[in-house]
Amino acid sequence: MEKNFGSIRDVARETGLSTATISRVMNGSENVSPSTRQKVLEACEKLDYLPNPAARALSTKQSRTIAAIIPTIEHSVFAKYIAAIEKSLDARGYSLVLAISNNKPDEELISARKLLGMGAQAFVLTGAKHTSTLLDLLVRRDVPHIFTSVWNPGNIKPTIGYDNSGLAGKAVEYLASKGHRNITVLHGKTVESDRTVARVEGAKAAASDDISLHFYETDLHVAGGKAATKIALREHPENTAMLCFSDVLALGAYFGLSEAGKDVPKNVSVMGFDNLDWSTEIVPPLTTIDLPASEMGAEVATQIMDLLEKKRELYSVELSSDIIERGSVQDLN
Amino acid sequence: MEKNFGSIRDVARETGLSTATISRVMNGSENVSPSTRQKVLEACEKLDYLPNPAARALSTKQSRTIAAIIPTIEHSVFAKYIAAIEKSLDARGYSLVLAISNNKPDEELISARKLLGMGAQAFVLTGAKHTSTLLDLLVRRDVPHIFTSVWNPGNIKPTIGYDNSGLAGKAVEYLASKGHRNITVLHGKTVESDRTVARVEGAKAAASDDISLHFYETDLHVAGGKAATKIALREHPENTAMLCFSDVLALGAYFGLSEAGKDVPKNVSVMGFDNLDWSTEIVPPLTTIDLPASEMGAEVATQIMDLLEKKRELYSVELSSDIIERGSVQDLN
DNA sequence: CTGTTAGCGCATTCAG
DNA sequence: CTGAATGCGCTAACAG
Repeated sequence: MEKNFGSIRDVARETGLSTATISRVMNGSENVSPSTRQKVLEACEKLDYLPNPAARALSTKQSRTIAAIIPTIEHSVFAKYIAAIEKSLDARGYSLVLAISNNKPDEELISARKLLGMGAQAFVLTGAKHTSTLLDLLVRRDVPHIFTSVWNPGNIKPTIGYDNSGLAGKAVEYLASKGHRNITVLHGKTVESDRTVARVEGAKAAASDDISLHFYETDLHVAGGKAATKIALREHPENTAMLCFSDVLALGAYFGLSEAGKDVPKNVSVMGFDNLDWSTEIVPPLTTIDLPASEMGAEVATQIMDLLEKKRELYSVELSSDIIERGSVQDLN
Repeated sequence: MEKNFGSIRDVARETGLSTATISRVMNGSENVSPSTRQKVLEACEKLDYLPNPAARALSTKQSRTIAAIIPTIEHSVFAKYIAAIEKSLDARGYSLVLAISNNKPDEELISARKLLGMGAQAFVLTGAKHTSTLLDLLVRRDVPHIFTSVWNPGNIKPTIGYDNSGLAGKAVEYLASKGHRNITVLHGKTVESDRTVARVEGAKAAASDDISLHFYETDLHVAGGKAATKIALREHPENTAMLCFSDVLALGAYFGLSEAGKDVPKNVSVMGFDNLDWSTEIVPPLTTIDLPASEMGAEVATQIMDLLEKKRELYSVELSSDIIERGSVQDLN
């Protein structure tokens, strides 16, 4: 009903060619003579023609759109990761549509429906734990989906990410190697994140008899980290280190410690998880775990496009992460 | 060519009705008897039917998709703002597609083309300064667009946002009222942002004869703020306050000051811009300017949808912001 | 290498 | 209140 912008037919008319030929050059088909291609391109330019994506999608049954649902946009880990996905998709002519779940299964489901309604051909989900309603929906509609931010070989469906449990274990071992025996562990809500659950379990598994861990669950925000720090300080003044399963929590810990007059790392050591950009700037610089956000995004995007185009099956990939030693952990030895 | 998921025809067949009726039900038309509506809804449920967005868009020439281009996703001001836009759009059945420009005009243009290629019906642009190529493109294709994060009554096209210049001026006046006469001003690249330019100008305009401002341009990151702080400290040790045109820069300033052994606010006062979530947690809590990110998002979304549906013209709106007094500015009086 | 012909799935006249 | 018919803009065989 609205104004009509140049359709493929206008270009056809302008060039005296058929719509099929226009379509061919628009899609980079080989079977077009250089001269006609040239002519078509010029006409497109002149008419300011842009193919109608809806018509194209309708005809090909390919929206070239893939969906990602992340818990939050506020942490730059996700920002980096999403940027990487988008970049890879873009390079091959796909688009990313994003939704935020706020860690709520029902919001995730609603977003998924919406994304499906936008024509998403595949889904990138964060974590491996999702409602069966969502998973069933995707299966029923035959929409490929992959789990990220986790690498879990035991999972039935492919996971692309890192070994949260193992990394948390490594972190505990690292602190232990520095002589810390009493450690406060700050983490987000376990009900909200299977990655948090894995980290907590990994930490527990790594704790030997002579080291005691004290877990504090809080909101995954700076405020949460700060509040939990104060409680931990009161309840376990003997703890010499704080392991934070997110840099954001670590930032809150720094603030809480500062307010309590504790020096990092002299009085209390702090270790993070994520390697956010400010972690190298904070005083003292934060020892943390560098998560391979960009690599993860690239891998995910590539696998999905290969699946869509070449029917190559999705498969699990473990990305490696490392502890970045900086100045926030004191060596007690 | 791919598998076919339930089309409107399947529902029609299942219910023994015509596709027109199914369509009516799906679009909430009044002219359907309750019983048929019920029957159709059940069939949709049973067949797991979801209207094909491409077909719908092709037929109506309405993608119900609107685009927003923001400079970065890494600052939660934008996250809040985008969340608000999305929420409002969602409530009326529209979708948001997002692109990041990284403050680069050419990336913005590329994104815009892509978004157009995805069928975006309207654009939300950040700031009022954009390449004429982009603006021409939008005008030529008759795509409505609005500028945000700025309120500039002198602008030819509508702007929805706050008075960057005025707010910066207020900030300077505020610091002056607290007795600060020598002030370091930290800001991002002026070439990248007209909002930064406006803030710088506003600050200059507000500076009376007896107060001197020293401007430092840096990267809009924590690291940039920290680095600039160190330079400023060296070049203007007499300055008693730092006005940061972004909380992120203020965070860097805290770190830089801390490393230099300066206490906030005892030795140096710090004032921010944005009111990010951690600004209340940091020690001392940051005095900053609360930008109306959510209100802005809601306003933008509403105006655009009203334009699309009711042809109501876009118009400029100034959103008010306030200085939030916390503990990072010392009263020298 | 290029044109012809059919739909893709839906919304929308216009009848009834 | 409901159905039949038409076309949105494009791609994909199929001819030639």
